Amino acid sequence: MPLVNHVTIPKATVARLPLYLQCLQSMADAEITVSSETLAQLANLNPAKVRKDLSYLGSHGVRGVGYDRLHLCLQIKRELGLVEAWPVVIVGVGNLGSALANYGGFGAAGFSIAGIYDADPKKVGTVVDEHVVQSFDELPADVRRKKIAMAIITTPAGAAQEVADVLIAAGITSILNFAPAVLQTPEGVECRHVDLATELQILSYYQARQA
Amino acid sequence: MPLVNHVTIPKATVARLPLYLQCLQSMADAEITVSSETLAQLANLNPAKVRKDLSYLGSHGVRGVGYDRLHLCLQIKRELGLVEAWPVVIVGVGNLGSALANYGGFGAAGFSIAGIYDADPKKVGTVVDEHVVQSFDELPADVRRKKIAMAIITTPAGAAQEVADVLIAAGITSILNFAPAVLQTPEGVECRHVDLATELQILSYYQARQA
DNA sequence: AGCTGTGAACATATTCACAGCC
DNA sequence: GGCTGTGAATATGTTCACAGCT
Repeated sequence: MPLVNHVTIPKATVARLPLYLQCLQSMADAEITVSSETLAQLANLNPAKVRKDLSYLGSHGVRGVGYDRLHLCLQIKRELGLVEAWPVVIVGVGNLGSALANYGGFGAAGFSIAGIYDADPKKVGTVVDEHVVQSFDELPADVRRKKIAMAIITTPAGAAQEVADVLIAAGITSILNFAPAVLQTPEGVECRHVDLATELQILSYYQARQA
Repeated sequence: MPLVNHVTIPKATVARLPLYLQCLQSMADAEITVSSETLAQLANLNPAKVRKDLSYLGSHGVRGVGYDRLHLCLQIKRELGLVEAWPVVIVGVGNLGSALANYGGFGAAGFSIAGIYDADPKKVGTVVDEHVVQSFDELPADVRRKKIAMAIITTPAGAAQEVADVLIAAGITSILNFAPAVLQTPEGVECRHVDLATELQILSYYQARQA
């Protein structure tokens, strides 16, 4: 077993590791081992893809048996960098921001809410999921002091770029953007975009073609 | 101009068409034409990819000039099947379901909320975004009567598969799943999954590697 | 016998580079 | 001159098929 894994994992595989983790965690505690066949069924993939993906983590399966479920969970978490909870800030306390803050799964997924911010003075001071909403002006100092690297943007589209610029200047290097706007970010800042309209429109394409 | 476009558009391109649409719509009304270079900058892509993607829609650009912005919007909408608003049902009135229902962009994106459903009697009858929450028991009849094809699932993970089975039995063929569970769906049902934990975990991978 | 790990074959997606047209 | 449209080249991702280990 190598001390450090120097294999670069393909993007497509990285994007599936959380899926494997979710499937493994949803299995009954009694299941000690799991085969690529079983995992593939749970994840709606084929077994060869599962094996190839897992092979990038190193050789953790046993031929003739399968993978040790809990050990595999740990390997995936380690590979994803989920060793200790990442503190995350949420910016924008609208419907969506509140909903995400109230989502109870942050801890289990490997994250903790470090702060919730809004620019609207009427929202500052209100409580969302046990967190007192802070003024957006406070954010840069907090991010620097607590060495926070990740942020979730749930502001209206018009404010998203401006918010991102402030976040990046404060040292944030990973952004999950729920605002319906494309963010311009410099090299070294990873940004993912989740958009309801986009998802529905992709479904619409395939829907229109089968109807 | 061909009456019908018989080119099959690659999945990767389909997934970017909504992005182009968003960028084109975010441009100033005064912009009559747009070059692949400009559109690429707005979408964070390179011009060659933009041109190849748009070429699958047919030849709508003018050499030396660019694309007519509004005409291109229409072409993309037509290709995505966004000719008249698709009625969509939302199942699950938790924080996220309410947040999505209150998202004002359904109409502009090409969709309309046809109904909001929950299995909890305490929620049935309450009003969310001007829609009275219906009992989940009513859903199959409504879906059939109104010929609804698309659904959004925002239930807890434990209920998602059961809800999906009912939706599919009622005739739904496109599902956008926000519940943290992998859905098993038959051939002919298109399903997309949006998951907060997954997105954060993917970011975590790259974050851990640059820190 | 059963299941992993992986090279090789295949499929899809991206980028280049330039001909073609306005 | 400038920008599109696209074949060819490259890169990435998926699947097959089987050797190799338990």
